[in-house]
Amino acid sequence: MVTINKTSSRPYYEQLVLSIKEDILHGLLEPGDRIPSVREMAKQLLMNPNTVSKAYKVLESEQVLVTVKGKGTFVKQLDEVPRDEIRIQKLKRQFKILLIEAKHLQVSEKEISTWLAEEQAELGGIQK
Amino acid sequence: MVTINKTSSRPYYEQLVLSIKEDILHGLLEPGDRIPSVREMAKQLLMNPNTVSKAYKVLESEQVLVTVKGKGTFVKQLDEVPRDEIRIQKLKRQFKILLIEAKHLQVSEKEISTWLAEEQAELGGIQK
Amino acid sequence: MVTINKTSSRPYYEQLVLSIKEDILHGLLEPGDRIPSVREMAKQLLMNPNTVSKAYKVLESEQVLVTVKGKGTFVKQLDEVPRDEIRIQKLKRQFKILLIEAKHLQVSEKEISTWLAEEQAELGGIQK
Amino acid sequence: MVTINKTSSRPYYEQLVLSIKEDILHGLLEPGDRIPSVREMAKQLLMNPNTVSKAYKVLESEQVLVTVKGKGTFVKQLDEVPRDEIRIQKLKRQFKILLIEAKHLQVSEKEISTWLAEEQAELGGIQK
DNA sequence: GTGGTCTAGACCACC
DNA sequence: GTGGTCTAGACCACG
Repeated sequence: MVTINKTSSRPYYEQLVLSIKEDILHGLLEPGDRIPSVREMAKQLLMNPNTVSKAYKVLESEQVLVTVKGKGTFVKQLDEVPRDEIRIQKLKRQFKILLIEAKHLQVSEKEISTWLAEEQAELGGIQK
Repeated sequence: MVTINKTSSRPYYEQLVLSIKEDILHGLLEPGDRIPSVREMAKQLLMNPNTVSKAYKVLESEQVLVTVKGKGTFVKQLDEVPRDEIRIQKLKRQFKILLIEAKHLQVSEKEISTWLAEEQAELGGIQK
Repeated sequence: MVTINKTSSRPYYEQLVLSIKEDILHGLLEPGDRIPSVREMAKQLLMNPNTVSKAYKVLESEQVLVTVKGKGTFVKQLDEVPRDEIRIQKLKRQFKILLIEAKHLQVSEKEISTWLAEEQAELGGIQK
Repeated sequence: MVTINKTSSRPYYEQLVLSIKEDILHGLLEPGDRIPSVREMAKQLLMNPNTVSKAYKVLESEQVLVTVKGKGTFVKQLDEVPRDEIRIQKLKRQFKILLIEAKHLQVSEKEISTWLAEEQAELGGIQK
């Protein structure tokens, strides 16, 4: 399900991070599942194992994956971890920036609310 | 009103772009207003003129400012420009990414709606 | 009493080493006791015998266990062995590293003292 | 002040992370200070810039440094950030393991308390 | 087989 | 000049 857009300006490893997070929210990956090995994934996506490894490391530091040397990398339980208020503050700041952009692109409040509703519906997933 | 945070990891020129956009939404800058020249702005912000120039170029390319040779740089009327659907699609994609992050940070839909409402209120400005 | 957490990032063999050491301190294993054979232990823990074997080797090299050919593996008397000052120096270094981490995590001296007291109490065991 | 022991089994980048944290606690590095560039540091320590970069990234993710592209890497204010309870729990677990080792090395409670006092005194630094 | 570390060298964005 | 990304390839520890 994971795909990488090689023409995007977004770094490969970030794309991979996002893609995996999305798959988890969609339920394609569930807590405890093993994700493809660094080498497999690299082969599949035609990229360097180091780049895949970097993505996995980021996801580990964000408490999304756990990796066990010699065994592989696994999906963690999402909500077994306290909320990270630092990152939440950063996220909020990001939202603000997007709203500024939106206004300058003449996107109305209503449109944005609609987007949110759509995407919340599409994701949904894990949250109880 | 424009300020730059020298310790932010966000590039200076992007901060400046955002800051000007924000001032416009807040009504501190109005359509037709002349903004300081590159050199003035650079002096005022203790930045390299090249960096200010880059920010202005970005704002021109985004139809936020317009430069009249020999006269200066001016704020454009926001809605005198057709909606740029391509950039709107990109923006929508960005929103989606933020929502994915939010779910992984255990931020609820309700919280996000609250953020948006707050920030919409704070900005508000030009759009009715 | 020995258990292995298959989702920990700590190597299995190290977990086993620690677990046995802990059981000794708790008095669940006493000097002279025979511990299960490599094969038995492997079966019981659903692990590869090689991994169990590695753990036992480490414990032997650390003077915690002793293997008598044809008879089995036994728990040694803790203080019948001279203090290994080299390993003690390494341990001290480890403590220092943990303290550096603690300070950066804004854990106060007092908290650390409390932790130590708690854990000393929980272990206690052999030493008076 | 930073040094790397090339014969240690501890990865270079971890040694560097520790060394920088220690220098901060000792007050050799203060909030706002710029630390040597990736390339300078690499040259000075005779290691690859990627390895240095990795250390800096770790420190950034741990809120110890901030890095600004094109400008350099800077020491952050230590206590301007909420306590990371996840990492504190991990640290506590580490302390427990060290205590287990200590008992098996016949190190008494008293000795450990002395170590702590010594090292607390040596570090001290930032905490008010 | 798994992931982790390290080196070397290329190219890019920012200042 | 700064750091960031990516590739390629070597070597090690764990199971």
